[in-house]
Amino acid sequence: MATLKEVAKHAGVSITTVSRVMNDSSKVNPETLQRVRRAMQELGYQPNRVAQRLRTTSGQSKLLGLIIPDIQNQFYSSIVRGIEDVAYDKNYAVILCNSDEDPGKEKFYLDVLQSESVDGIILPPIHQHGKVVKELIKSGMPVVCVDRKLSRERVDTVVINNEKGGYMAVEHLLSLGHRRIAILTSSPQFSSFEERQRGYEQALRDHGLEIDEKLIREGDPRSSEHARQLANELLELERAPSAIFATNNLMTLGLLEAVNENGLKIPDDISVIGFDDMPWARAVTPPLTVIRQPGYEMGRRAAELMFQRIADPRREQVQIMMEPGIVLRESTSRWVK
Amino acid sequence: MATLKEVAKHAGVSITTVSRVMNDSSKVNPETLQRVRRAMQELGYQPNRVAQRLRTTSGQSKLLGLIIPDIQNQFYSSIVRGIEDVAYDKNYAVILCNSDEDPGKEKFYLDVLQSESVDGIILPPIHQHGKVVKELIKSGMPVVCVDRKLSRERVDTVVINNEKGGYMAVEHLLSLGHRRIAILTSSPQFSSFEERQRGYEQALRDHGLEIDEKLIREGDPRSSEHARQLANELLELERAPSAIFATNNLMTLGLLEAVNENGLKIPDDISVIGFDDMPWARAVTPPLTVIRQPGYEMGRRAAELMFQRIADPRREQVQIMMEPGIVLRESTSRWVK
DNA sequence: GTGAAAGCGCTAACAG
DNA sequence: CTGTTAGCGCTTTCAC
Repeated sequence: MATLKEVAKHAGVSITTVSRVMNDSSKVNPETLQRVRRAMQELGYQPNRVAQRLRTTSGQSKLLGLIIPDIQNQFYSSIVRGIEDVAYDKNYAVILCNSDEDPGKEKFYLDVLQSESVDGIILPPIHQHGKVVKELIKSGMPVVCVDRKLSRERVDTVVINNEKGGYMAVEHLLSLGHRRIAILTSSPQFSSFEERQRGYEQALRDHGLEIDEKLIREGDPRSSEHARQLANELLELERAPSAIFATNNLMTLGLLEAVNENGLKIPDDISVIGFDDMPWARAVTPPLTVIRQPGYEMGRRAAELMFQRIADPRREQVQIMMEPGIVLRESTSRWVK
Repeated sequence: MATLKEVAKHAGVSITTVSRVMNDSSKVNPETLQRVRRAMQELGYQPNRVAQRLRTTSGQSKLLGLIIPDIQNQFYSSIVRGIEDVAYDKNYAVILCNSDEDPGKEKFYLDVLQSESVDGIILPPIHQHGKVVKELIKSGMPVVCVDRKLSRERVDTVVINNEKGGYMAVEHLLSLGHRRIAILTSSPQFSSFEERQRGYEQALRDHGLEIDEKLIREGDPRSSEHARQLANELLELERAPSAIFATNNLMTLGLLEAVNENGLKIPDDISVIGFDDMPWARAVTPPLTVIRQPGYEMGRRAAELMFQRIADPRREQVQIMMEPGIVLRESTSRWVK
């Protein structure tokens, strides 16, 4: 690969001039500019991003770090895609890391990303009270939280209104006549699941129903298998639920399997509502009613916030809360006695 | 972040010694080693990967580049995950890029990755005759192809036996009594689809059937929507197929939608077989028969090849061909007259 | 408008 | 075994 030096020699100027051509070409004599540009062309010059990054203080590394629980979860791959598209427009590349909800891995990757001098880090924090991330923010690294909040911290954040999403799901089921509604949720350490469950409980209370702890099951949000087990337990209950609300896409998958296994028909025997409108949601039979969250758009927004922060590190933090939607399909189309 | 210099000062040694402690600690006096290690601890020292990379010739950047068509395709997210897991074990991070099957983007990212001095690049080439990638290999950059081959090029490669996969799918349908079998495939520029289609044709020929061009539809492999249209066309054919083989997961999704829309029941009215055993394949009703490809494992293998090549750049190229499997489920459970 | 020179944090000869 | 020194390729004062 050609270097600045070679280009300079080829164009008969100093490396400083070439560097200027790359950065603020306004300060260069038009003729010189021409000559340098041609030299770059001819040598197929590509600036060395590593050297650029080493030299520059910050905000110039053209690299973003991204730590997500698992890229195999389609919700996160939508977010990643949204981020990447915005990054591409700005000539940025993205380092992708999977934390598996393991704080150790999160810490490891946080260190790596700092050591790579990325311009900023986008992540759904594994723990809403996580100390490591909070310290990172204090250290001055631009951070944007997406999908999950960091409690009591001033940080740019993009989430959806999870509580409302949970509420909408349950309200819809109630309007259909359901009275025993179960929820497959996850640990309250994740702000998103805690909020969805809160919405579930609120909707029940608002309709004068009591919360039945037996109908609330917490599973590993990364495991459809675990959700399948929990769903099976629910279906075997003496007073089994007539509707089940699964709070993320993987749990929905496990739920569908359990329903299949038990030979139950949706929506005749049981109603099902999922979270996340995945591509397969309308290909299954019957098509699935879901709470939609705009993953791709959330990713885009998060990346935009990041670039704003990089451009102006002392600007006020912004919290974006997007609206969930409900997509009605046949899995909740019939009333159950 | 603490630097070498600070650690050196703190430990009362030269920076060289500290550097040695990081690299080949064998050459350092045990006592000095102790002292330096403690200094690192106390200052929370993290080596600056950017500086390391700038200085080092190659094979030390601890960064891998990855260019895939689209992370939102679950097959690719499995591959990515496999690669990332192996990389993590080796203390490597991964830069992820989406090409959208656009050679321009592929080229752009290839330049970025080179400019980032990554130790190697893993990718499914967009075009099996692609010049850019071939030149990259000649330039000495370690490259591993995964999922798709590069024709007539000596390069480490991990693929599955796509032709066999296509053959198995069709043979299974034939054994069920189907005689009009359609295929949803994609452009032959992608080695994988070309091969799957070849398997399809071979199986038909081996059973004395003629290839009917009307039953072969080429779509955009990234668009379930396009596949849905093509499937609709097939279903409206005067002599409609009694079975359809979709050659990747997104096309399968489009196919299922089309079948639903036409009010057809699987497997009574039509048999369906997909490619890729996605998590949702057994959650749909009826569960879907598919040709399985081990995406995660392919990713792992590709990463392993990469690390071998990085360790020994002149070693003989390896081509790994993995075996597809067929997962029989109800979508092809009944015979059709 | 342009160039010389310093230095980002590190590794790798080369001396001692 | 340890330290001195010279850069990797670039940006950024500071002169001219």
